[in-house]
Amino acid sequence: MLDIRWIRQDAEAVNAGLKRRSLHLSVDAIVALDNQRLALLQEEETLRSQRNALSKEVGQRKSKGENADELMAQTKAIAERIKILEADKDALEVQQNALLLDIPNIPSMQSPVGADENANVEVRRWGDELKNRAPKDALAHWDLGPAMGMLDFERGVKVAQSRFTLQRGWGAKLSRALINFMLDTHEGLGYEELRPPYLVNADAMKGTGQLPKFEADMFRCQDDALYLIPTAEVPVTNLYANEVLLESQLPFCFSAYTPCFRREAGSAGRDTRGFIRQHQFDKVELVKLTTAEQAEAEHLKLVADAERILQLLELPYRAMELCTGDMGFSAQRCFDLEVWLPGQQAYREISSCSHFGDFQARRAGLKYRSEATNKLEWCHTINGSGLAIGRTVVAILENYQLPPDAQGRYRVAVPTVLQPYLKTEILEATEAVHPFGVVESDSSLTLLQGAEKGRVNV
RNA sequence: GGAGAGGUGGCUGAGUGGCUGAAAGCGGCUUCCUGCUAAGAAGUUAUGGGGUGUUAAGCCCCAUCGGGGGUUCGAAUCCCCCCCUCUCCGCCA
Repeated sequence: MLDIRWIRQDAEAVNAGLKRRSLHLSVDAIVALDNQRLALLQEEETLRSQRNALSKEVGQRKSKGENADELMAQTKAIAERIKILEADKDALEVQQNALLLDIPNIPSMQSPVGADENANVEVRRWGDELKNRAPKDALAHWDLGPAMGMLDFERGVKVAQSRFTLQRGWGAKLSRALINFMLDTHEGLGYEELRPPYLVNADAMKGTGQLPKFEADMFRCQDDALYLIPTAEVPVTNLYANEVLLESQLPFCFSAYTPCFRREAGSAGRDTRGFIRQHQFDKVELVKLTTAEQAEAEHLKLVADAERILQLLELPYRAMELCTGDMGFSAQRCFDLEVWLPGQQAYREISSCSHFGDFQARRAGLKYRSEATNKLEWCHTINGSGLAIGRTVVAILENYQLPPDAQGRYRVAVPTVLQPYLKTEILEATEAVHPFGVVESDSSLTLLQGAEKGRVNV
């Protein structure tokens, strides 16, 4: 949320900032509402002041045994006027707040100006020499994953709906290994590991900027006022909402693995194949709470920490600085990391690292006490994926695939850093313990029996 | 889910209708004193908003005692709803 006083004092600058996002948005209506609101506020406060003085006198007279009926009648009349003014003012506030919450953050002056992703700027590229590691006829992960018994698209859809995928065998273990590897690595880089709730309330969603504007992108519980988190950013950034931190404690650096749930409203038809755009996916998120002074350096460090994962996994990638028009709603500066996918001969986003300035902090009530002035200041918030697990699985399948063995079975090499986690150097296509490919409908009985046998009372 | 007890300032904790934006203690800050790894004295110390100042200090006003509504001339205090915490019971991995 932008500072209403800044908007009031320099609406032109705010409008210019919004224009850099290529948005047809202006805060003029907010300023107009604010003027009306302030006029009512002042009138109301004057009346309140009168009422307070009068009712105090009533008390004094009564304690002396004097009559105060006339004063009481006066005060009552004032109270009634206050009530009316207050209702008008509240209505204006509701309107103004609704508008204000829908205004995105103003991009940093450092961000390249542009309308869409075509104006993003490549700032770094790593691992070009590794781009040809995969065979020339490398399979895309949506073919390789099912062929190796790792990704089962049909059965994910069956038990949920489209864009839900079942991971099994090595496919499940690879994700688990990646989660552990990333969390371990980030711990070494100074992040405290968290396990936050996966459901959050509307306040938290508002704090990080998902609500009210992006309600349609969220999964919501029907009988409880709770939402499934679209990213660990939401619970983790809101952890200290409405608390006051000490400057000496900052920055706070957290890492958190969570599943993420997104309705992907408006993305119909995009990335419908494969494991790239799912309603549910795993992600290790990095979140920092910092002072204004620390923020830029901590942001760049966080980007480097996310890159470190790609480097350790030896996955070729490039770092893009997002232009003003391509940045998320709450961000003021953002870098995306894009991993190379040989199966598609393209770079695909695998991490997005944003600095939000005090935009989220204002919404969430994140403050710290400044050591220099002893006053309360807004925190700055920073976060980024470190990394998206599902897309890392995709990148490993596509980059590390090996030529089929003598029997024509597919194989995928294991990145060196993951070998201790997976306890193998090569992932081989496996016959699933339970039938994986086409199963005749009759044999569904077999499946059930298998499940029964393995059942344990926990 | 049922029953009971609670939610007050950075913390502990008083406060059942006006003199309480809030006692007291702790902590923090400032000054003074003491020649010592500490103690003492005095003062000061909530947040947000509005107004007035050079978008300084200061001053004035309004709001805030979990959240929202109500009663009243006047509410931390009375009433209603909700949220949260604790204890016991129930249920449950």
